[in-house]
Amino acid sequence: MMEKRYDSKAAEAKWYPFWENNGCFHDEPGKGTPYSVVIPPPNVTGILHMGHALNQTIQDILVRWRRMCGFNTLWLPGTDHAGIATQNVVEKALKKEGKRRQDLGREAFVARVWEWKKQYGGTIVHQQRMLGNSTDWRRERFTFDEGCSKAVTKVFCDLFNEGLIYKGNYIVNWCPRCGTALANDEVEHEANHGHLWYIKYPVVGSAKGAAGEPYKDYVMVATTRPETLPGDTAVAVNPKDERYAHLIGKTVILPLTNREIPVISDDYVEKEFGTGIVKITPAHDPNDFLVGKRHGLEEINIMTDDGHMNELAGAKYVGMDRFKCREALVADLEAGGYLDHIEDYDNQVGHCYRCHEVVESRLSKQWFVKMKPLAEPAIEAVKSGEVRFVPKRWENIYFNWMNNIQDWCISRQLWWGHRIPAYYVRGNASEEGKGKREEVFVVAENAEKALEKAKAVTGNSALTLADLEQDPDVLDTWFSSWLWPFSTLGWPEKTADLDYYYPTADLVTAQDIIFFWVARMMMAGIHFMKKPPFKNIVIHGIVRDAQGRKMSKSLGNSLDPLELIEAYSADALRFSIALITSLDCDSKVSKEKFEIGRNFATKIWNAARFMEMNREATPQAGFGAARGPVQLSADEKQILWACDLACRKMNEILERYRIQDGALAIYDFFWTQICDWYVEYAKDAPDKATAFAILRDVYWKALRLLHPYMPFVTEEIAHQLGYLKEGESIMRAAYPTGYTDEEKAAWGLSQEVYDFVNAKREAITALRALRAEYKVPPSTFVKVTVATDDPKVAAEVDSLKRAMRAESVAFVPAGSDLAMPSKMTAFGTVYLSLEGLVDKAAELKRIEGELVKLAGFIKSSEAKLANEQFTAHAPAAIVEEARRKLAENKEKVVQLEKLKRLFA
RNA sequence: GGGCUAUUAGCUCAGUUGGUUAGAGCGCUUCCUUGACAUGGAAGAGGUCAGUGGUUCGAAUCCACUAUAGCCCACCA
Repeated sequence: MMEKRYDSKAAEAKWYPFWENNGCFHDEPGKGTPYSVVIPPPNVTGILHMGHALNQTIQDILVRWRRMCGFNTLWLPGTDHAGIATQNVVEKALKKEGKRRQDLGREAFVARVWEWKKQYGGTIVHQQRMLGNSTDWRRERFTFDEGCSKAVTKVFCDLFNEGLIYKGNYIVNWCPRCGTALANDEVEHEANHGHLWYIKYPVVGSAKGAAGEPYKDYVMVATTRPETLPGDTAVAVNPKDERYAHLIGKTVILPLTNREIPVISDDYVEKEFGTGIVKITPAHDPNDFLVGKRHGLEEINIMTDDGHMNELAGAKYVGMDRFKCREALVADLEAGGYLDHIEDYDNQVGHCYRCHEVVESRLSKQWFVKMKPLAEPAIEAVKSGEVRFVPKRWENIYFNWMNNIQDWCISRQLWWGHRIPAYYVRGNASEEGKGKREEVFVVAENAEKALEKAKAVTGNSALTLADLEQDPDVLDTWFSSWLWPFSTLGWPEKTADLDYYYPTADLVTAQDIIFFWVARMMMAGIHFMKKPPFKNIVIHGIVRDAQGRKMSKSLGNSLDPLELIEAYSADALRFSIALITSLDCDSKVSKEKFEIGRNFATKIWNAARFMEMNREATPQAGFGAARGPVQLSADEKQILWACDLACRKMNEILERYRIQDGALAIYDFFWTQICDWYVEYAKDAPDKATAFAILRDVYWKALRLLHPYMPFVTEEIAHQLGYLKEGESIMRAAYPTGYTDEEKAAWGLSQEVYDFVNAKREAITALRALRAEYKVPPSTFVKVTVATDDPKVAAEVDSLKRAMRAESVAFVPAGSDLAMPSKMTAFGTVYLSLEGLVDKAAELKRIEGELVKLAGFIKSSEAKLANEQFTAHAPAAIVEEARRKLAENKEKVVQLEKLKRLFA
């Protein structure tokens, strides 16, 4: 006996372990057509948020659907080691013990992070199970596990050997406190109320001026960062700026240093900003760095790793903190007469997302991947249509980024991550010049191989492992993620999984990591596997709150998927998310939205209970099994036709990734078609056995159609109603494709019958509306008349009677003229006998309103039909429809006029 | 500054290649605890489809411009 209420918690607790333990998520390579998807691996430090819920619900729907369609399916789960985030978490924990990572030393610290991972790293993986994800946990991977690490090392070595990885000077975001380079997304920009300092740079050869103004001729620059002045190696103007054309090529004196620097011209300079002259400091500003590269300028690094001035800043400032130096330097400029004036100025300043220190742009030695050669085939793969973006418009964004791609800085000054497989030969790494290192290094997959290479390179066969020192840096976390679609399948080994499941089919992700992740996976996949890693890139929106703001911890507007599951069930969460998901735009969610999913689960549960109560009247063999010709009523034919439509529609919709349309379609079929109409019909069907056999069959199809959206409740009901035997799962039941032509013919299904029944429902609705309009109490039986010449309509007398609580249903010829309230329908005009129940004044008012409305329509409709252009150009069916509507409404007017006289 | 997207009912959104009197859910109003379901049922109100112009016999749909909002990229030294 089914419980009165659906117990979602019990079902979830029961079915997830059942699926997992019985291998329902697991296929072996071999038979059938593969359908594989890799999950975007969440950070191992992460906890499940709405973004995951959305992303994974979409994937699970696609995967479950394909699996039921008979594909050999793999949805591969895993987590990302998330270098900086994870290291940060553990450092915080250490801090509570009053320790820093340096106190432990590298090895002990990394061991400590692994320890943390072991203990807490399973959190999100556990939470993903709560969602109902049908990921193959037997193939779960971690970007820092042994296999993925091997792949990372091999990729680094291969790219290095191909000349695509190099070590070079580059300007990076640098946190002086953390002592590491930061990726662009690790820098948080904040509004800053600062100043613009206007500084005069004397032109060489100009005459001395009056007292307090040492030179007559000078150029004036404006800067927000005067302390970087000692690093200037040029000043620049815009080449189109006539004011300064005469200066280009001249030389100016850098104040306080007496160094001479050139005046150059570059498009980068904005004429309107400041004075239109900018100082160029290649070692301390990313734009200046690029300008410096274009003009071959010297790069002078005037700061130390921890944000203090070094000897190149000038003897006076050595060792000074960068902000202290700013004050000192400005004071000196003023004293020397170089400072013209200061303005207030608001700009954005970058801060370290971890410690909030002001980020420094800094020249440093980092490892880079040359991206251009990798990008070209990846562009081509999308251009040729081999890989498709869904929706298509994301292609432009992809192309735009790929065409302007910059080299990728892959080194990070962290301890947690894949260590760079470069080995320096000690003794050859000598200090030379100021802060510059001349290095001899080799790149190899392990220390032993590195030693052999080092011997060859140096010609010193006496070298030992002790003479080698591995690069202390680790790789950017994305350097392992970009291999995810093949490293997780066993690459570089030649495994059966890799052979069978690569390339994957769909990649589902949000727009925010198209560049970081998707584009790079494309490049890596094509380069190392010779095939793009997926065929379709499905991009969905971001989950926002009811006000359209991004969900974030600091705003406190996040919804917790786990709380929603607790309150509404996993199925409700999934269904509601699917229902509000549009691939084209972001989704706004609020708690109330999840009631839709919960209510839907309740609805189908109650429909199941209804069926169970009628189990005895229902042939358990099922309707579909009895294939012979049968005599079916119109309503029975209608639901079978509707079911066939729903099956076809769902498959088409999912083929096109229209997750939301699918949710709407199955919702409507289940609720409106089955529950609102067919179940009501079945209660009083003339042939109950047939009616219930059909209900049983249609319901089973509907359950399976719904399963990818609501896996738990569908599984539970499938067992409760005996559609499945113990040990079976709806997950492996066939996804319905509709009825065969033979079946449809045998049962006499057709569009005509379907339309006929829908017309009947329209008539019933019209009569209910009349009842409501005239405030006929529900308990009152009424007299109904239908004007029609269709004998099929007359045959429906019984079902009409029941549906509208009619005392009698009479039929009169079409066009009959009755003095009763009526509505026209495709079924015929329906009349309701009121027998003195009416408030005449109110009714008159209503009729007047109705007539005005109709007159408007008739006028425009007649004009349209009188237009020869319309009748000539529009499709015949459209014109015909317009004529029919016009006639219908004219008839309506006649009826209303009559009623008006009656009530007057 | 460059690009993208949106603007349809009070709210959240559908609306397939232009073609019925523009739809759904929530909310609201009225009625209904009749044996699956009040997490429900029936009915109803509510929209000049952001604005202007254009193309067309016909525009929510195509084009241009404008307004508003949001996102991305580049960012002013």
